[in-house]
Amino acid sequence: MSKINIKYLAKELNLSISTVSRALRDSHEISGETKKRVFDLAKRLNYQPNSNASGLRGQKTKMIAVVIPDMVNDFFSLVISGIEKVTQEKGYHILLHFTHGDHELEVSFINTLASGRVDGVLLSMSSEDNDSHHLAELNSSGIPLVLFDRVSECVSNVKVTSDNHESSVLATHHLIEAGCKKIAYLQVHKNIPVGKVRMNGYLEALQQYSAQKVPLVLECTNDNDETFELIQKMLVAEKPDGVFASVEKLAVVCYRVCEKMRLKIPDDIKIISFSNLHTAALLNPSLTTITQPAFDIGETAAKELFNIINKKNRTLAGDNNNVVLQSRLIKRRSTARY
Amino acid sequence: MSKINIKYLAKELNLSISTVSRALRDSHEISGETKKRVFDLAKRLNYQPNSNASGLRGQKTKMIAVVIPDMVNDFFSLVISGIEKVTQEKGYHILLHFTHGDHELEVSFINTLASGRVDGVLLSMSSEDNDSHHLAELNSSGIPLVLFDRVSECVSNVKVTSDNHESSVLATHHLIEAGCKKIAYLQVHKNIPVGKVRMNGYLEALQQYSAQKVPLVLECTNDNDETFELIQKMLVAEKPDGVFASVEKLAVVCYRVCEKMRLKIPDDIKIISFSNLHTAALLNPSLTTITQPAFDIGETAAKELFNIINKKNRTLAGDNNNVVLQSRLIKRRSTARY
DNA sequence: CTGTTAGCGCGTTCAA
DNA sequence: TTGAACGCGCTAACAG
Repeated sequence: MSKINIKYLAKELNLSISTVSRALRDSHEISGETKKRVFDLAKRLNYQPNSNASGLRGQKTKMIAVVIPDMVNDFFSLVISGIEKVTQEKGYHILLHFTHGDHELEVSFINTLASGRVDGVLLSMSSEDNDSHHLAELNSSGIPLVLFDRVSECVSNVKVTSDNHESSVLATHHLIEAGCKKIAYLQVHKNIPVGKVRMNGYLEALQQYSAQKVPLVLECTNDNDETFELIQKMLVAEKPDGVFASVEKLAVVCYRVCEKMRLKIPDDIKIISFSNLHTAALLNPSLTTITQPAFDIGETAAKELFNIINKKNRTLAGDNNNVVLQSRLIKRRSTARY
Repeated sequence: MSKINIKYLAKELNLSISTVSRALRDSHEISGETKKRVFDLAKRLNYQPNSNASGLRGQKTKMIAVVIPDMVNDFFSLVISGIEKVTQEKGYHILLHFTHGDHELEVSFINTLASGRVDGVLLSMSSEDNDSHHLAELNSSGIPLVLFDRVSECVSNVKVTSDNHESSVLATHHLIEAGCKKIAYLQVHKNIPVGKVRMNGYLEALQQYSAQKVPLVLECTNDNDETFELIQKMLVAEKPDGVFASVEKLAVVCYRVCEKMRLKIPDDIKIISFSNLHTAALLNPSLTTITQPAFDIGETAAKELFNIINKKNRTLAGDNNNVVLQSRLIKRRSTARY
């Protein structure tokens, strides 16, 4: 730890501590001459203010906490990139924490934050059906909180999400428009809440736009080999001409199954899938994807948070405090692009 | 910011501030009776110690900084996951910062850290050929530093890397063993240092194991469409039977070119590529990949850092302070796995 | 324009 | 076993 602090600078310059402090903050009540002497020495000695001290004094840490489940797919990487763009501009730093989907860990970390370690919190909840008592406590401590992606309706904070229901309707509709008569839905492991929302979109679109009377929902598992078998059996038995994968992992497995069964995409069967920007680029270009605006979600959530921190009026969130961003439908890419 | 501090607890319990402080730290000079009263109230009021205050007092922040270029591919996501595993265990937090490949940003942020904002720093440098004056200064401030992935030889800190040279030899050798007589190397944009190291491995393997006299190196660009054209021209003109892509992006483009040219993989042409665990799973299974141990790099680097922070003997780094982890060669995956 | 003083919350002397 | 007092480095109120 560097020993170069204001006291040291003051002694070197034969000035008082407060004069140096004011000079460094470019106060108008310090002469240009003195300011210059202080700045020069500070620069020469590479003086850096102690953030713990100024944080303690001024109740500002220039840090926000980002609490997410994990980074096993690139959704959250993109979100963080979006957040970082904003924090960079504001001169803030990111305190990163993973909950690994563990509600207890989330509670414990959120509680820690209530002590003023950060100026604000961005949270994607570990699970959506659990209690939000800890969030109420964070709120009562006065630290701004914005939720994103995995949110809870039990709490009145600003929430930034993408419209999974609408996107699913869109995706299903796209397959119907492309001529699919029998569309299967690949459901991710059932206790992931977003899976239900997306399935409802699929069901609604079928009712509204398709002649297909019975929905065809396949419950997949976390085991890829098992899922491979399940999908293969389903394709053989049901012979759908369209598949809607609720997460990209399932689309990839489905793609491999088609490969094995010598099914041509998109001639024999059409596949559409939720995906993220980076990984979507790696999928076979014949797969149409619904891409969540992950970067935008991060950027928007961070901006909303800073609006609250700086006590500006909230610009994007309406009365219900919800900002809903639209997903993007990316149709077949050209051969050259990927 | 929560108003529940030691002073408040002391008043509530009719104890002095220092008694409460000692009780909370489980000091042996406090009676069990008093401790229990303090603990109970602290728990009931959800007391959380102020990290700025204890940081200022004790020169310990329970935070480490992670400084990386960005998260545009999932290499660094995996690294961070590895780091987080260790910080979680140690009860530490991660302060995340992106340099976006900008050396000035790196210098400025490293300087900031010298003031004691964190207990240690993990750094992957923005560029490897630049000066490392700022690192010397960080070292002299006494804050532990461990470099990983993109390191500088100019500095004597512990470094954790994977062996790109050896991996490239391995990858090239794999193609040769598989019967390739003419192997092309797809070089990433030239001023990315790792590209040179990998190319040297390719060149060395050719000399050592192959009858191929002239290396076939294609300089690619950052523009995907342009690269697509370049690869196509090369494949038409040179007709290689093997391709070694220095980064996975190039492998994907090459794969698309082969698709367009109706070249069968691996019958007509074999492709091997550097890749990362997550994205490798999405690539066509007929691509063999060399996978960097990203998670391990993060985990190892973090462990080394904590060894220094806790002043233990360093276990992994030898005399030259280098820890080199091996990449993994992942051959053709079964159809079912991905 | 500059200096003196107080206090942010905590942990650790020293004193009782 | 407990309490009073000091200082970590910084900023702001008050004085001159």
